Amino acid sequence: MPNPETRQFIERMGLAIERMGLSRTFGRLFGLLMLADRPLSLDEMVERLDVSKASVSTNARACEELGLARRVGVRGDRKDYYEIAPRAFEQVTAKRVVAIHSMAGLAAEGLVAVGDDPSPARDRLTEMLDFYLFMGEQIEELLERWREVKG
Amino acid sequence: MPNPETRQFIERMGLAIERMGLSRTFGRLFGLLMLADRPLSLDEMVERLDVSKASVSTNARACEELGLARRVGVRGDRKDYYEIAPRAFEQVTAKRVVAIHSMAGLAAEGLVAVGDDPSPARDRLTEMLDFYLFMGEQIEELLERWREVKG
DNA sequence: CATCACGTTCAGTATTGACTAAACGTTCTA
DNA sequence: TAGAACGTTTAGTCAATACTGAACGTGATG
Repeated sequence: MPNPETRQFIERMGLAIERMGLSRTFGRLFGLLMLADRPLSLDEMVERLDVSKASVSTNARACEELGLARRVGVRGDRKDYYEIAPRAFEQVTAKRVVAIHSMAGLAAEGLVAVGDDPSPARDRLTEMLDFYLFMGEQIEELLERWREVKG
Repeated sequence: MPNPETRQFIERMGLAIERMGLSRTFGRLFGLLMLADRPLSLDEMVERLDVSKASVSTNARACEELGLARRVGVRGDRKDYYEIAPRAFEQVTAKRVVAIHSMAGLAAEGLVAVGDDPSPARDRLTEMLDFYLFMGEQIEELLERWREVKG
C-alpha cells in the first residue's frame, strides 16, 4: 500500500495541515488515517510515518481531542487503535465557527475601546462585527444543511 | 488614545492572528491600524507597538500583500502611511475559500491513490471531497451576498 | 555637494515548537 | 511474581521563525 500516490497524499496533507497552524506530523498522521482501511495501532503509524512513538502518541491524542480521530479497541488486543472519526470535517469547520464568533467578540471589544463618537475606526469595527456575525451564523446554517443531506 | 481597552484590543488581535498561523506582531499591527482614525506612518507604529522599525516595515508590507492594509500617500510628506484596506475581512475569507478548494483537490488526489474498489478509505475521501466542494461553493455565495448588501 | 530622512535588507540572536530517546507506570501473561 | 508489552511523560536537542541593530540605497533639502 505505500505506493507513490499514497505517500504523496500523506505528504500533501501534512503541508496543508501545517499551513493551518498545526504540525506537519499531525497532518501526516491524519492523512495516513484517512487512507487506512482499518484502525491503526501506534506502532503501525510509527512504521508508516517513520517518527518516534512519543510523537505519534502525542499527535494521535491531539487528533482525538480535536474530534478528528477516535480511539477504538480491538477484541483480544490491548493496543490502542485509531481511526478517522465520523463527521471529522464537520468538526473542524465547527471549530472554525467558534473562531469566527470570537472575532465578532473582538470587534465588539474594539467598539467599546473607541467609544461612541463616529469615526473611521468605529465604522471599520462595525463592519468587522457585522461581517463575522453574518459569517458565523451563515456557516452554522451551512453545516446544518450539510448534516441534513449527509447525516 | 492608548487607553487600556485599546491596548487590550491590540493584544487580543495579536493573539487571534497568531492562532491563525501568522506572527503576533503582525496581528498587533493589524489591530493598531483597525483602531486608527487616520493612516499611520512606520515610525508611529514603532512608537505604539514598541518594536523595531525593521519588524514594522516587514509586517506592514506583509499586511499589504495579504490585502489587509494599503499604503497611502500624504500630500507634502514622503513617509509611507498605512491604513486598513477596504474589504479587508472579505479578503481573508476569500483566502480561506482558496484553502477549502485545495482541500477538495487533495481529496481528489486521495481518491486516485486508493483506487476504484470500494473501501472505507474511499468512502471517507468521497465524503471529504463532497464536503469541501459544498463548503467552498457555498461560502463563495455567502461572500457575494455580503457584497451585495454592504458593497 | 553634504547631509538628512526614510524605508529596506541582512547578519546575528533569541525564542518557540516539535521531535527523540529514555525512564516510567500500568496491565497482562507465563 | 518476574517479565513483557504498551502508552505516556519528560528532559534535552534541533530547527524554524521572528525580532533587533546596523548597514545600505535612495531621494530630498539646505
